[in-house]
This record gives sequence, structure tokens and C-alpha cells, in this order.
Amino acid sequence: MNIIEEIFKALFEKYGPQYWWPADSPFEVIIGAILTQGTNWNNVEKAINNLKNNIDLLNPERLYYLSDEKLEELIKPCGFYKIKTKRIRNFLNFFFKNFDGEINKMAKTPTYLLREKLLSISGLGKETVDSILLYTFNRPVFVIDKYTRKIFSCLRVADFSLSYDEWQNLFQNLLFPIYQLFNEYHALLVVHGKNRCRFCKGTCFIKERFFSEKAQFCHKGCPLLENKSNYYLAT
DNA sequence: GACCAGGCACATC
DNA sequence: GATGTGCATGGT
Repeated sequence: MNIIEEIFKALFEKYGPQYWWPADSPFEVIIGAILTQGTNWNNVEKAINNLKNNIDLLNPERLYYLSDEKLEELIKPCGFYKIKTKRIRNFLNFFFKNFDGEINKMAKTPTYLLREKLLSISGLGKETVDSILLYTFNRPVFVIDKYTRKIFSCLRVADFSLSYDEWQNLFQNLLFPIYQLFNEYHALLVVHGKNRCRFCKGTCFIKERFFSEKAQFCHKGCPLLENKSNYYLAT
């Protein structure tokens, strides 16, 4: 096992299976992925509940025909609500134009092509698109988020400031491309990341277990090494 | 009251 | 290509 696999094993043993994504339908995953951009999940849940409690608006048709004003009002609790309304609208327009608003039709598109198409929608960046590919369509695409970078740069596995693609290649080159593995791994990183300050202030169990080091940083942003050769996996 | 949260597009250098 | 900024609410 390589270090990336070892760390997965450690996280899984500590936190157990996460059963992600926390949503009742593939469509809800997509809307949730947009709503969670730069936002605490607790706030996203409030917005999602607002949508669900209003004649089940987490339905492609009903959301498509909802006014922007009403959508803004309902998703307000999760912040950035005007720009997120635009982004959801951009996605819905794409979704109905290309796939008649049907997830099953969209699911027939090959991964690479679907990724390109989704990335062409204004407001959907790499993390959002990869979350959709992995958690809506079960494609083995590794999602890179801030937690991933913070945790692995803290562990001195790689430099926080590497590009999205470099981070993604690191994981995709060192893991078997099995969507269940990618699903669980990303979920575990988020769970660990949310607990991270508590763990890393005093001790980080991953760090102690694999690197025989006490974690003396984190909390406010993991200091980075000046010399990249000090990373375990420099890319 | 300060800081942060599962980003992204756009402006500027 | 790197860096800075606006977008906004709610929890700690």
C-alpha cells in the first residue's frame, strides 16, 4: 500500500463509512453541490429544506419553472444567494436544453465529455463538477477541496498551492479508479477536516501514526514548507 | 466582533 | 500565472 491508500485506511477505521452524498436524489446532489460552494453545510441544509418544504422544489421541472425571485428567497440561508440562483439557473438551462431535464439521459454521456460540458456552465468549477460526476453519476473522479489540500499539506504529502489538476493527479495516480473508493475517501476527508482543528491543535492521529510527528500547526491554515523537496510526494 | 465555511468568476498586475 | 476581490448567511 502507498501512503495515500494507508491514510484512507486510517480514516476509514477511525470514522467508518459515510454513505455519501447526503441527498435523497441525484438531482438534489447537483443542487447541493452548487449551494455548498464556499459555504458551511449547515446553512446549505437550511436552503435545501426550504426547497423541499415548498411543494418539493427539488424536482427538475418545478425548479426550472420557479422564478428567480422565489429561488433567491428560499436559498437565502446558505449565502451568496443571488449568484447561486444564477448558477442554478445556468445549470437548469443547460440541463433542459441538452437532456430534457432528465438525469438518465445525462448519465449516458461519457465521463470526459460530460466533465467538459459541465465545466462550460458559468458558475460550475472543477470541484463542483467533479462532485457531480462522482456523487451523481458514480464516475471515478477524485474531488479536490480545501479540506483535501489542508490535510495533505499539513501532513507534508504535497504543497497546498499545487493546482487543482496536480492535486487530482496525485490521488488518481495512486488509487485504483473505483468510484466507491473515491466516494468514501472524499467524504472521510471532509469529516476529518471538520474535526481537524480539534485533532491538529494537540495531536493529529494520522500524523502521529504515519509520520511519527506531533502536529504543531493547523487551526489557522497549516504553515507550508519553503522547500518543496521536503514533501513526501512532490509532483 | 472576528473568523470561518465542502467555490467561482473576474480584474489587475 | 499569481494574487486579490466580491459574493452573504449563520455558527463558534
